[in-house]
Order: sequence, then C-alpha cells, then structure tokens
Amino acid sequence: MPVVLDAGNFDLARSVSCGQAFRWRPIAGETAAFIGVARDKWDEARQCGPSLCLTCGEGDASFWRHYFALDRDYAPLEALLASDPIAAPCLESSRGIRILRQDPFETLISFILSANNNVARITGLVERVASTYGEPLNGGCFAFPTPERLAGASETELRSLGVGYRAPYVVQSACQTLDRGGASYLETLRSLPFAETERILRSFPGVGPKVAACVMLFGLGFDEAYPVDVWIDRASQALYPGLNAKAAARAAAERFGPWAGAAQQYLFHHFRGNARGGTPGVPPLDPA
DNA sequence: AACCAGGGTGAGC
DNA sequence: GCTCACCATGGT
Repeated sequence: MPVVLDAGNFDLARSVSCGQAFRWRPIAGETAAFIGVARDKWDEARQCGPSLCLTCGEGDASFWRHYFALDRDYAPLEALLASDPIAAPCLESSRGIRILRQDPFETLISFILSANNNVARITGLVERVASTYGEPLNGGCFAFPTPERLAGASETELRSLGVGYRAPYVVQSACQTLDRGGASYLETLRSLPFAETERILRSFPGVGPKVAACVMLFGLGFDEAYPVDVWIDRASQALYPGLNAKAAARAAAERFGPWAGAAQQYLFHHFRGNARGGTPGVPPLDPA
C-alpha cells in the first residue's frame, strides 16, 4: 500500500540530486521518480504535486518523513535568502531542497570519497562500495556497509572499485569508528558541542574541515555547519566581494546562523547548476 | 592534452 | 600558524 506524505514545496529531484546524498538514482522513463536507500530501507519515491509518494508500507512513513525533513518549515530560510539581492536568485533554482537526515557513518565514508572528486563519480563509487560490502536488501538494493565490514576490506579491492588513493582513509576511518564503539559512537556526537564534534571528526584519516562540516550537516544535524568547497568559495565571494575566500565564507556562515547549512546547499546547487548549463529562465549569480 | 571535480596530508617554512 | 606538491580517476 503506497504512502502519500504531505510535503509542502519539497522538491524530491533537487533534494536527492543536489550532491548531499549519493544513494538515489532516477527511475527510467519517469520524471521526478527515484529509487534509493537509507539505513536498512529502500524505497521508490515520486513527486506527486505537493505530496511525496512512497511505495513503502505505512510503518515506514514516519522514517521517511524524518529522513526527508518534511517536518521542518523552510520559510525562514527562504525569507533569509529573499532579503539578499545576491542570494535571492538561488531560490528559483534551489527552492524545495531539504537537508536530508542521513546516517553518520555513511556520510563519513561518502564524503571521504568525495575529496577532489565530482558528484557523478562519487555516486558511482558509493554505489559500488555498497553493492560490494553492503547487506543486500529487496529490490536489488544494498544497505551501506557497516564499519565492521569496511574495516575488514582490502585496500587493493577498494582500489579496484575506483576509490584510488582514498582507500586507506576508508579502511582506517572504519577501523577508528569501530575502535570507538562502532556506528552508535558517531550518533553520540550529536549531543556534543560544535567545536568538539568537529575536532573529533577531523581526527579521522581523510577528514579535514570540509568533510567534517558535511558529516556534521548531513549526518549529525548540525544546522549551522557550512561546508566550503570550490563552489561555495565562489558563492561566498559573490556575497562578500571585498573579502577573500576564507573571510567571505566565515561571514556568510555567521550571517545565515542556524540556516547556514541549508543556505550553503541552496548556493551550491545554484552555482554548480549554472556552471552545468544553468536553469532555463534563471539568471546566474554574478560571479564577479 | 591540460584542467577540473563537494580536499586532505605531510613537508617545509 | 601558513603555503604547496602530490595524491587516483574519469570526464571535458
């Protein structure tokens, strides 16, 4: 029995394709329909106007409502962006994106793989890692591998999947997760202060400032985390033309406060989208 | 054929 | 504290 969730102006395609999650692929022959995996569940998701339609049973409805953050009102973010003449244009291209509530270990490994890489290739990497080491679910999907499984993976095999020089980072970070208590340890980071969580995450091999911010935002619920990659460098400097990249990013994060992470995602999607051909009818931000 | 992609590490300063 | 070469891989 399908489930229909009230989704407001939630945009499924944008939310699962904007580079925050790597486990959703479009269903051939349909528009705005995706099959994806989160934790130990897989599902088909379809945009049905202002609703999100799922093929799961009623018992999983609350899980997906939480995963897609349908319980949260994004009006304050939209107002914040609309009030800035530079940021306002990204509303047209990014409205409806929600920060998904993903599994911390999956985000940790996925964003270790993201280093100096691009979204399309990361998606393929994560998919191959999952199907090689993950538990098979129904529907031909695979759960993301456990820390135990990846801690025992061989670097040679990971390299054969295309992981490249990040292979030792994956194995060692999985080992370190295991040493500290497994996947549940990462969950405990939610209740720690921001700076303390960042410090701990950066002690994992392959985790620097950017990856730590992604894990905190996408996996641990730190809404004020503001991951800075090459696109956000450019976007931040468009917002603050006088400042260098680092100072501009700091100013932007402070300006958006508890909405910094979501604002970052809207900016990322807008800037990256413009570089990839743009959204028809939507003028680009001035990169200056 | 260089250059780029949701960067991090280690060496040298 | 800071900068910089280097790191695999595939697409343009």
